[in-house]
Amino acid sequence: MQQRAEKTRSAILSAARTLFAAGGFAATSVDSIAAKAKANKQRIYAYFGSKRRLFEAVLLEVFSESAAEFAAFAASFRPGEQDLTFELSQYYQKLHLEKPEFQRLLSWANLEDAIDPVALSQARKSENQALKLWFDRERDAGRIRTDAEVESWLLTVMGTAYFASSNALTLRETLGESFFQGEARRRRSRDLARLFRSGGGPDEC
Amino acid sequence: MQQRAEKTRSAILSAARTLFAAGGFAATSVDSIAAKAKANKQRIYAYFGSKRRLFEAVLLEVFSESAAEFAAFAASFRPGEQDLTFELSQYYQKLHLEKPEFQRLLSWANLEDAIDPVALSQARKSENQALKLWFDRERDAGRIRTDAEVESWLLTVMGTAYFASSNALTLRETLGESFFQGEARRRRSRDLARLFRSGGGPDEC
DNA sequence: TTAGAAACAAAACGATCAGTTGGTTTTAAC
DNA sequence: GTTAAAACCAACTGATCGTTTTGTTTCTAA
Repeated sequence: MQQRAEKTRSAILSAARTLFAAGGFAATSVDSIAAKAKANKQRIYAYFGSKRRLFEAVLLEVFSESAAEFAAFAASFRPGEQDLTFELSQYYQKLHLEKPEFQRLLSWANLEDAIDPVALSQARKSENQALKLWFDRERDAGRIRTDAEVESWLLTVMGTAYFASSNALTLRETLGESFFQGEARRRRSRDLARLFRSGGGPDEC
Repeated sequence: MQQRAEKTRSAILSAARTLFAAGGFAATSVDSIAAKAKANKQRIYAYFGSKRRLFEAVLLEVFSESAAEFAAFAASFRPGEQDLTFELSQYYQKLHLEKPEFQRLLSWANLEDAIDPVALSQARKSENQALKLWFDRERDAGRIRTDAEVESWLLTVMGTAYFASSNALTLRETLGESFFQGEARRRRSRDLARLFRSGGGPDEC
């Protein structure tokens, strides 16, 4: 494939990603993707075959970027020095805030049952392994209460961040506007960390 | 309006609810709704005006049913005798399991920005008031740790249940199949309740 | 410089879509 | 039994959809 072709392909992928994230699969037309990518509609079919396969390619790209983001976080995390629960909660909240496409595309894909289990498994494998390893290490080191389960811990940290982002419209009504300010996000991460910290000592983060 | 008309109207509403929940707004055709309702397509426009307004009517119905469900839970809850966090977590998990349309429609509506804030506010007002009141009462009675915030508590209990349901596809990969069995749900509610209980005493639920 | 890949423009395809219309039949209240 | 609302049937707009086709132009690697 020539350089030109690769450029066009990625322009289509990028435009599709933005539009699919905004409107979902059904509400996004192939014409609008071609227009946004400033590419010929036929190129979409040349490179991706169909609208559905283009959507799947977008999901794959997001999986891979998401894995890369987590790898960057994993590399920067300093165990012992930093509180795992707090940092992880901050990471997921920040991720949803700064890359809302991730969450939106994942939500669309979940609703439309458009997720390839194999690709998902591969993309999340290293993240899942790292998380479980870290949790065990922190718990063994006495920094996470011993009666906490890794499943509940993961579900809580990931779920609260996801829920706060995906149901922002609903939650703004329930919890008020201030809930979405930056300081409130920090406080929420601190609350979560305190819940899971053993002993109930003072905040360290 | 005659009885006949009311029956047709509710048949349309019910069919629309099922189909919108399954496929979202854009992917659901008016013809398919009419067919499922065994009603004439024209009746849809006679009673609801447009596809968009039919969708909004479905959302309103779900809001109202959701409020009724919560009212039933509120009436059955026995403070002091039962653990609030545990019962509430069980309630939300059960709700998502038994009425998946609720969560799906809410998700579609959140993604498509189709939620009327005024209607939502009205529908959730009494639920929100009851939750905050209960939380304060339980905390004052020493059954919830004093350093817990109501926002974090609500976000955790509602968020984990929602996340586990809406991202079932993704989570099945991360946490394994057993995560979605009934006993696992109970255990998760117990874990949550333990996190928020003050003192760290034994399980009571 | 030239062959071939890449990209373009534009129209056409059949299907489906939301919404409308006109005429006919069923129902139920008086 | 009359009357009017309710419901049906079916065809019809005009637009949009995903996808394909045909022909032409632009680029780039050898």
